[in-house]
Amino acid sequence: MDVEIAARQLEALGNVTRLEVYRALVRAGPDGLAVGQLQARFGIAGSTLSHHLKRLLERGLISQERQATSLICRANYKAMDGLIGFLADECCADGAGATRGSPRVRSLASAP
Amino acid sequence: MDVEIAARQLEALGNVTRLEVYRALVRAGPDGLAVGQLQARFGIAGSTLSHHLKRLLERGLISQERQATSLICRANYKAMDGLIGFLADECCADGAGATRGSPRVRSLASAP
DNA sequence: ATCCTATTTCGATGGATGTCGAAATAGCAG
DNA sequence: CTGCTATTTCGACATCCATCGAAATAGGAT
Repeated sequence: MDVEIAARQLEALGNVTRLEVYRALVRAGPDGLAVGQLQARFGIAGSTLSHHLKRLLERGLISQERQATSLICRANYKAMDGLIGFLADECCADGAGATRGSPRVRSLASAP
Repeated sequence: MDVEIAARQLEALGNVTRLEVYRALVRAGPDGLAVGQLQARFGIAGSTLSHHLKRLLERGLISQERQATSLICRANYKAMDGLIGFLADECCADGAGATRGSPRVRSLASAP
C-alpha cells in the first residue's frame, strides 16, 4: 500500500461525521444503507452527507449502487483491511502487541 | 475507544508528511529520533515539522523527551494499537478477513 | 405528462490546514 | 556572560474543509 493512498484514506476517516457514517455502513453489513437512511440517522443536511459520501467513495472506502430512486451505500471491507494491514505492518513494528504478523516488519524496524 | 478520539487520531495520520514522520518514528524503535534528524531526513522547514509533531503529540500518537539540546521523539505504540483495535473491532465487522477477533463485533453488526 | 421522492450540484461562508521565513527561546560549551 | 546548536513561536499566505439552504437532476408512480 502506498503511503499516499493510506494517508488519503486515513484523512477520509479522520472526521467524526464520516467515521460515524462509515461505521454505520460497516455495521449494516452487506445490505448497506440508503443515503436517506443515513441522513435520517444522523440528522445532517443532505448536501453535507452527499459531500462526505463522495469523499469516502473516491477514497475507495465505500461503494454505491442505485436501487430505484435510492442509492445504497456499502462499506468496502477490502479497503479497510488493506488500511489496517498498512498500519499494522508498516507502522506497528515491535511495539505493543500488534499481532498482524507480516515478517516484513522486523527488517524495516532496523532500517536506517 | 471513543469515536471522537479515533477520528482525531486518524486525522493526525491522514497527512502524507505526518504519516511518513510517524512511520519513521515507529521504525526507529525505542531509541526514537531527534527533531533535527527528522528534519534532515524529510527536508522540510523546521517550523513545519514542529507544527506536525505538535499535532501528533497532542493526539497522543508520539511522546517527546528532552536530551540535552535535542528533543527525542518516539512513537506511542499503545495508541497505535488502540487505533488499530478500534478499526478492527468497531469498524471491520464480518467483512473480509479482519482477524482481530473481539467477539463484540458480531453483536454490534446486528444492532439497529 | 405530472407529480413525488431521493439525491446531487451550486454558491456562499466561517474556519482550519500546510507551508514558509524570521525572530524568539532553551540548553549546553567555553 | 557569550556564543552555538536545536527547536518553537509568530505572522502571513494560499488552499482546503464542513456546513448550510436553494435549486437542479434522476427515477419511479399516477
